This record gives sequence, C-alpha cells and structure tokens, in this order.
Amino acid sequence: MKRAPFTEPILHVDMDSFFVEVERRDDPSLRDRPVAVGGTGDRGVVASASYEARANGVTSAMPMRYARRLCRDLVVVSAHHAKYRQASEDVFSIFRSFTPLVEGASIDEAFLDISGLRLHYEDPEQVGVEIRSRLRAETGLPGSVGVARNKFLAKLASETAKPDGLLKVAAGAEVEFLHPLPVTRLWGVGAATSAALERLGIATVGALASAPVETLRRHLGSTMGTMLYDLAWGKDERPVDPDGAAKSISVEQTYEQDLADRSLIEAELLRHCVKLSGRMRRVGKLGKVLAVKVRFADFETVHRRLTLADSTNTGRDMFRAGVALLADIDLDRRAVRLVGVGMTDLSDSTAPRQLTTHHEWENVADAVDQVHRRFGDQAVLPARLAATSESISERGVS
DNA sequence: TCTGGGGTCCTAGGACCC
DNA sequence: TCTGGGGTCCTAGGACCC
Repeated sequence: MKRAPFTEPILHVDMDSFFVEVERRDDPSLRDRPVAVGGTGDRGVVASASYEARANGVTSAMPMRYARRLCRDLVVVSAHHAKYRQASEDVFSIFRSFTPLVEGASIDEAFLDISGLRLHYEDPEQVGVEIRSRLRAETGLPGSVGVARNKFLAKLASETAKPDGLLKVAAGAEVEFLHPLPVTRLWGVGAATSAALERLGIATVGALASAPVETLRRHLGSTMGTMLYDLAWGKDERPVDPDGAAKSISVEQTYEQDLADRSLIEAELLRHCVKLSGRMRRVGKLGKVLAVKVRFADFETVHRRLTLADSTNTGRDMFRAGVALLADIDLDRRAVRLVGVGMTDLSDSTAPRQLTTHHEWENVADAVDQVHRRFGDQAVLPARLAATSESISERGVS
C-alpha cells in the first residue's frame, strides 16, 4: 500500500479554556453559561474564560471586576490549582501514550513529535483525531489540535482551530495560511513589538515577510528581527524538546491592601521563603541565586538578586539573603502591592554537598514541612511571623 | 479597565581579569 | 601620558507566554 508522505509530523495540542472545563466537568450546572475562573478579590484577574464569557468581551488577564461589569450574568469561580495539576497529568499521560517526544509548553498545552508513527498512520491528522477523542473519553475535557511541519505553525493551527477543533496546515500551503494573518498572531509579538512594527508600517505577516531583514534587526534587535523574519516565512527549526527541567521556582503575592511598613513586608518575605523552601524540597532542588521582587503601588517593579556562597533550599538561608536584598530597596516613600521571592540556578538536592552547618536547619525545615502537610500551612510559623500574622489578617490580607 | 502568579528568554552595563 | 581589547560573571530590567 502506498502511503501519503508524512510531511507534517508536529502536533500542538491545546486544551480549550482548561480551568473552566475542569470546573464544568465537576459541576455540570456551569455548562452553557458564561464562566470565568480566577481571582475573586478586588485585585483578581481572569485566568480562564468560557467561550460564552468571551462572547461578551471577557478575556484572560482582564481584571475580574471589569469582567463582571462587561458580562452581568458572569459566573465567577475561584481557582483550584491542585485539581488543574491533576487534570494536566491525566492529559499529558495520554500524549505520552502516543510518543515519548512530548514537550509541555504550559499546564494545558504540548508539542508532540510524531515522526515515529509514520508506519502506523497514513496521515498525521489521524493522530490528532485520535488524541482529541481520547481526551474526551478519558478526561472529559475538550482539546484542539494543530498539525504542521514545525512547532510554530502547529501552534498557530491549533489556535485557529479553537474551540474544539483540528486544523492541518499542509506542507506547501504554509505561506498562503500565514501571510494574511496580523503580526500579533506571531509567537513573540506582544504590545511592545507590535507597536514597533506598526511604526515601520507593518501590520500583517505578509508585510513582515517582505520587509528587509536588516531593517527588522535594526529596530527589533538582532535576535528578534531574525526570528520574526524567519517565522513570517514559516521557518522554525526548533526541535520538540521533551527535557523540561524547571530553571527557576518562585512565590509571589499581590495584596488586597498595599503594605506600607517594612516589618510587614519582611514578615511576608519570610512567609514566602517558608513556602518556597517547602516547594523546593518537595521537588528535590537547591538554588544558588536568590531573587526578591517588589512592586509598588504605582506598579513600578524592582528586582534584587544575590548569588549565594552555597546552594540552599532552607527558608532560613533564603530569608537571610532576602532581608539583605530588601535593605537595598527604598520602601519608605511608596506602599508595596506585591512581594515575591524566587530561586534560580537550580541543582538537584541529591548532589553531594560539602557544608554540614546547614543540616540542623534542614532538619528544622523538614519538621516544619511535615507539620504543614499534616495540619495545614498555619500550623507552624516562624516566631517572627506568628507575632505579625494577627495584624496581617486584621488588614484583610490572605 | 488599573492591571495574578507562574514561568522563559534577551539585552545591556559594570566589575574584573589577562 | 588619560588610555586597549576580549572574555566572563553578575545584576537589573523588560518583553513575552499561558
């Protein structure tokens, strides 16, 4: 039997309004109604909107208060991230049952390289059809699929197919598909780059493709200019890379009311450090660089980072470095709306370590983790935090 | 409209060394 | 005498994505 050439071996699978669909699966009364999942407080934003809500102008990242105003019968559901992580694992194991070459792009989307299935399927599109039907049957969740020669085109195809659809961009038909699209559809073109392109009179992918690449490099930087020019011609050589070890891990929070007092800010930093160290130990990571992030009431955001003498995952080490970094930030003139802390330059905590002086603190931290797992996050707090937690909750800060 | 929380990647400048 | 050049590490900020 003669088979069609398997010329579009890359799939992009993207779940449709993922958080909303997980909530709907567990609560059928949410079906067919405009639903938004996200923060419900004064400063909450939409994380995921149903298509009924989108029809009323609701989009993700939009302030929830504004979304409610746009859509009077909007059903607002607060997020249940543990549930979404579980659903994500279920979805990804379906992907991996087709090929080991699965690259997660986020909690609800992945690239699949299915070149290895060419002997089992006549057309890569059939794999997409099968994946979509298994997603429905085994998880109850809808997903859209793009099929193309490379990752970039596959992702554009799945976007175009949404909701609950499949689209193949056939080899040879790429430019025809691509050139009428607005530049904002390209991967890497956000507000700043589309404004820069607009200044050059470029609004469509076709216009971008016929611009001199030197002009693009001059105005957008060498890397961005080259990349966008290539994308405009459908060129994207990035392989599907299943190795997805995290490069950083962080905790941050925006407060319902701004924090005006340094000791409160330090207390929040400590709380974040305890949480961060727990997460790092759970995934078996140490970090070498600690980063602190502060966003002021006027939304100006500053970062401070410090390379530590030794990698760590204890809350104590992180807090000590974090307080030193915080000392370098002028907190007296403006109130603070967000405090964050993170670690980068991660390594596995099973790696051999020289320092022994940290062990006792690791034991303390492990004990704290265990109590948290058994009794919840509020059960054990460092003394400094326990002293201030009352004043924090009085301020309505969660 | 007044902007979450979790990430990745790029650029640019200064320190430092040879 | 007022002045090199390259490489590497570190840091801050910003753009972007879901």
